[in-house]
Amino acid sequence: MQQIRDNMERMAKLSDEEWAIFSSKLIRREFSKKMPLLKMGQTENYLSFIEKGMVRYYIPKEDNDLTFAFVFDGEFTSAYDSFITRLPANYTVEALADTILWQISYADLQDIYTETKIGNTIGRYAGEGLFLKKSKRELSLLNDSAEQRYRNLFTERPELIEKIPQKYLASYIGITPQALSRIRKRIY
Amino acid sequence: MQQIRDNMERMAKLSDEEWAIFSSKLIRREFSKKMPLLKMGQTENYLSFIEKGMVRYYIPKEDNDLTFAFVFDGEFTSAYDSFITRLPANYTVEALADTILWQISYADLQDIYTETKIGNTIGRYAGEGLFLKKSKRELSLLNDSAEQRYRNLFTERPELIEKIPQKYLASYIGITPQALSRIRKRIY
DNA sequence: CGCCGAGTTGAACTGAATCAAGAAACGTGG
DNA sequence: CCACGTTTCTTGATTCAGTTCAACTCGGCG
Repeated sequence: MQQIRDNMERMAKLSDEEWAIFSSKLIRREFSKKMPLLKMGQTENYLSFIEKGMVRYYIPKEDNDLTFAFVFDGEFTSAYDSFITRLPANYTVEALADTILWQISYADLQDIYTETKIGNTIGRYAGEGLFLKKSKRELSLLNDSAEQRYRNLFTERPELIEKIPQKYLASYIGITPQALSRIRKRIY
Repeated sequence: MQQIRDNMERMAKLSDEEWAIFSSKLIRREFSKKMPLLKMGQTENYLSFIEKGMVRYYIPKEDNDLTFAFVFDGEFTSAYDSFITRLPANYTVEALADTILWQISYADLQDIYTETKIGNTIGRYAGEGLFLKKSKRELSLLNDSAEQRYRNLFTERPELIEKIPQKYLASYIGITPQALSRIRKRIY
């Protein structure tokens, strides 16, 4: 759990009491490979820290589903839009490998927001961080070619290219698996 | 300024003192049409509320620049990634019409964050709201055709189609002005 | 050993980009 | 308030990146 505290303290320093309040709410859960953390249509009830494993976000489709995000160990995962709005998610989140999470429920987190100032500070940093990620991606999708986006993965998130099946990467980049295969052929 | 308070109170209720603290920091500024609020390469120093007017975000390009966001009166505007990270913005923000802003500086906002709990709460809501917007847009860019994205503007933000030159809308949708012209022709 | 999903390769097709030219709308100065 | 020049919008012809459909290969797992 020290890992979680470290991660949060990259945003804001926590006193021992604040950490005690927060960590007392965390529940450990395990998911084996391919198990859903949240199915489309369900409302997200947890903000979760990934101790081990990795996770994929996707909109299920008849043939090839639309994968739009990956999260690895050492980071928080949640269908955060659903979590915030209390509306059903229109996508599914599943484990890409055996995964261990520490989860805090929506209700418990709200308590922390009302009880402590630091809760809101951390919540603010988290929101800001997510906003930054999505902003970069927006510009990449508007600005870069598919090939450029694939090249960017190499420099920015090489772990993706090693660990994630190509068909999911293709979807993340915004193209078909066939097109990605051809881009790879062209590059090397 | 009541407009600003109302806008913030859609997120969290403010006491009169809290509002007094916040509003005492606000500075009124005017920009005439086509004037930049922030030029690419500058670091954003303000979070601004638009009393009147509208604003466009774009990456300047040789021929056709890449427009990726619009903000209207009654909302906050800022090169928020630059504002948060204190790094230079890689895009320009300019007035699309004569525009009146109420601005709070980075330093003043940090003071409010440290002094008041409500500051962080509002900051958290703001970050969450921005995240939601960008998330929707990400899925739209990956999922929808250009024509579908144009149709969505009609239902979701009809004011854009009335007030914004087509070439900016085209860029926002992710296509060239010529392609948008052909889509419009096809639809009607 | 055989099967099945993932990846590769080919061929035909398509939506959008690009290049180019003309028409319409816009604003600025006289 | 009109006239001119500039920008925006439209339309056409060509090119290109990526899709779709289809067949084949490869590697892992039951």
